Amino acid sequence: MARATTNSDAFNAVAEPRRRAILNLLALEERSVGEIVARLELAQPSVSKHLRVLHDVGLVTARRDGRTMLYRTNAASIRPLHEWTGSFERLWQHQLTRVKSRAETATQKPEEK
Amino acid sequence: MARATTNSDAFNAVAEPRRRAILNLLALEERSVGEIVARLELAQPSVSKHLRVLHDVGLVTARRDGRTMLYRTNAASIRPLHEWTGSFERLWQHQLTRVKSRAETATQKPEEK
DNA sequence: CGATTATATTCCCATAAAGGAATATATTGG
DNA sequence: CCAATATATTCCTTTATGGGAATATAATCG
Repeated sequence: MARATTNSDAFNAVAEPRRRAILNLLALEERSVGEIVARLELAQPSVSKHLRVLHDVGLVTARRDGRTMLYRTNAASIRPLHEWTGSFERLWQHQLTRVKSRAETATQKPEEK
Repeated sequence: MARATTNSDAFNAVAEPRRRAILNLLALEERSVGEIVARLELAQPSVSKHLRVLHDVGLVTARRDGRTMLYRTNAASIRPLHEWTGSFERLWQHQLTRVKSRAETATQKPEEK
């Protein structure tokens, strides 16, 4: 079996750095495809393809205005990712404090190798 | 160019659902490869390969104990993902309240179609 | 309607994935 | 050192990229 498709879910879709760049760019305001192309310096077909993936998994919304298409990040669909990563938050805090206290102990007694 | 490699960064590594399952399992305690195989009902070579990817990007730590290898989630390396997704948090809150108030308005004036 | 602008899709290519099976490597006990 | 246990790696196959170039589709203007 090959890898899961990029439009199978949000985790796969955001694995691609340019798609994250697009989401960042479209977070605060709607943008046309042309604007994205100009800002991110990507080829137009490339941007359209990435937008397709993002749209398929619901990470962006699309709206037509005349001949331009306006895209915008659908932040709500990023929430599950935030929640999953957040489930590890307590742990990294514990792990960091443990490292920290170990470091402090080492500072207090540097001779204890 | 093809897709980025799964061991190029954490975003790519966690795109695979079984790797997320492994991270969940190893979050609270160290586990041997055999335990992971048993718990997740995956083939042993498959687990070893996934662990390799996770280890390459720093998402798990490894430690040998006799003939078994003990792996553990390195929560700190998940933090960047949490921070990136968190940068959209304000937005989805705004978007949700906007949807909510729109729904309330609709409830107040259902005749205004 | 025809030309133009804005996007989307298709085709081709090189690369990387993930599973399964088989095999290699490492470590321990005797 | 040899057998057994625990993991890791390799080989093979199928599938899905993502970029570039070319082309198709959609919508506006005159």
